Amino acid sequence: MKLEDQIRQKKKRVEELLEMGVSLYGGRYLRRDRARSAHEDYREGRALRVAGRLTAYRRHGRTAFADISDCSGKLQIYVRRDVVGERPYELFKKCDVGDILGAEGELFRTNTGEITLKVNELKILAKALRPLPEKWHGLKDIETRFRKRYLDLISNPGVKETFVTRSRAISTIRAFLDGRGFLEVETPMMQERIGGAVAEPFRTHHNALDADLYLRIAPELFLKRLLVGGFEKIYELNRSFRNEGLSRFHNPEFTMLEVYWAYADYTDMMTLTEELIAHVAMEVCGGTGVTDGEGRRIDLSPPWRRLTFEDAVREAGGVKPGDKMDVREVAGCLDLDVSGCSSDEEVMNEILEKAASPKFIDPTFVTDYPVPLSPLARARDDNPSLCERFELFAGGEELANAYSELNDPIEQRKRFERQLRSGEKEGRELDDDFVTALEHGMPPAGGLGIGIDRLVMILTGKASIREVILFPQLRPESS
RNA sequence: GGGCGCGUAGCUCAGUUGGCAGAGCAACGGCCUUUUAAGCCGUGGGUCGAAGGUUCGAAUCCUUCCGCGCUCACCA
Repeated sequence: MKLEDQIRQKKKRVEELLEMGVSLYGGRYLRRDRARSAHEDYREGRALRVAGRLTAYRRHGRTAFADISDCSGKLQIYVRRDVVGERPYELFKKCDVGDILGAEGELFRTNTGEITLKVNELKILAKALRPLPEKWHGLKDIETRFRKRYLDLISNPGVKETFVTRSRAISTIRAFLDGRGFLEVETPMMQERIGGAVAEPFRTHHNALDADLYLRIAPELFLKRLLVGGFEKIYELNRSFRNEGLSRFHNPEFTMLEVYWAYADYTDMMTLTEELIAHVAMEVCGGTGVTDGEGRRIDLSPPWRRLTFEDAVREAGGVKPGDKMDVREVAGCLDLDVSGCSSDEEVMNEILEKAASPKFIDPTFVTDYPVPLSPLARARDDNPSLCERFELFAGGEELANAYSELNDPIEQRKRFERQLRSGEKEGRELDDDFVTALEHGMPPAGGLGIGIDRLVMILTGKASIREVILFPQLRPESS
């Protein structure tokens, strides 16, 4: 039957119910019990008052079984005409799968032993006008699952669990950092100048100020201003926005954790990262062994493998330590197109990202990045061409990035200028205000960024970032 | 933006070599007092993503477009 006709039929039923004087969109319902409590605390004859969605309906003439589902689980209800009375039973016969009901009654066990609520009072709390997806196969169409996530949540078991895990992971991260004396702060998402990363921003406009603004691509430069201001242990866990391609690892708005710790350095951030992620895994997965979206086992128990940027490139290219390495030759052997790279460092970064990192399944720290690839990181004292930085890879993807923060304003200005000279993007300008802040003195500090969506992918074993974002970005629906 | 794949009833899916548009669930009517994807009898429901083309005849072959997915490119 055409959808419009089904809706018309349901609306007709609504008219019939209204004529019976029944309220179909009730207000407050004094729910006393959750469905799960019937199973956790079963006593024959125990009185219960539950509410939820009708998810299955089996009628047998003058009696009917139905399943009522709430956030805790489902409970079978049993409605008899000789118990509830003729009129209420007629009313129940006009209910459909999908309706939200309140039910009151006593528990008993059926012949097959299922704990069931024998109903003596029923109330319709919301009448559904549209059919739910098929009950057995659920909702499979990927586009519909994302565009109408509420249907996905109703019909596909496991989806809700994924997002519960996401929420628990995030609250565990906050509790962990709070417990270590870090303070959560909020910095602007709308910024006059972009910085803290190299990425294409979204642009917007403030009418009253007549000012063009950008949605932030990273909170970094504002968090460092707070280090200047005297906050010593801070974090921000919120959205950033990048106007770039979508993929199973990229959503235009994504959630990032950034942590700044004064008087610490990148090695402290390494330890912090290990402890934080292992702790979150223990809390939400019950252990440090997880399986990623491709079915590969990942062992998150510290300590994690550490190797330098150069060694990672050597490993990918099969060049022994100590041997001389021609990076363009290595790239050629690996079939990488590096014609767009203007320096050896960029070639090496290409090798790392394309050839080396996909093999880092268990968490792996890559350290000592070249300075030109790291404009905000402090250089090593023993080798000024490398900096005190690491990236963390797991499941073959970048998960975190951290460094000892550059707090030398003169050097920072030089790095910005070099970055601007090297072409980069249109519309970039030097963030003078940030350099001014550094000129007032920023304590040495370790800084860390973790991609929360990707972390949740690993914790929940999902292959696509869209499975861990409730409403992922899709092309706007054309009418 | 390029390459590959997919798009059939509200949902999940069949559809043979180009030859009447199908099933289950859902819906509607009826029967049924312990069902578990309840069962039984009956009814209705289609712009086969859209447009064009080839053909006596197109869901099926071709072209273009739209949407989605994968992938490449882009992308600290």
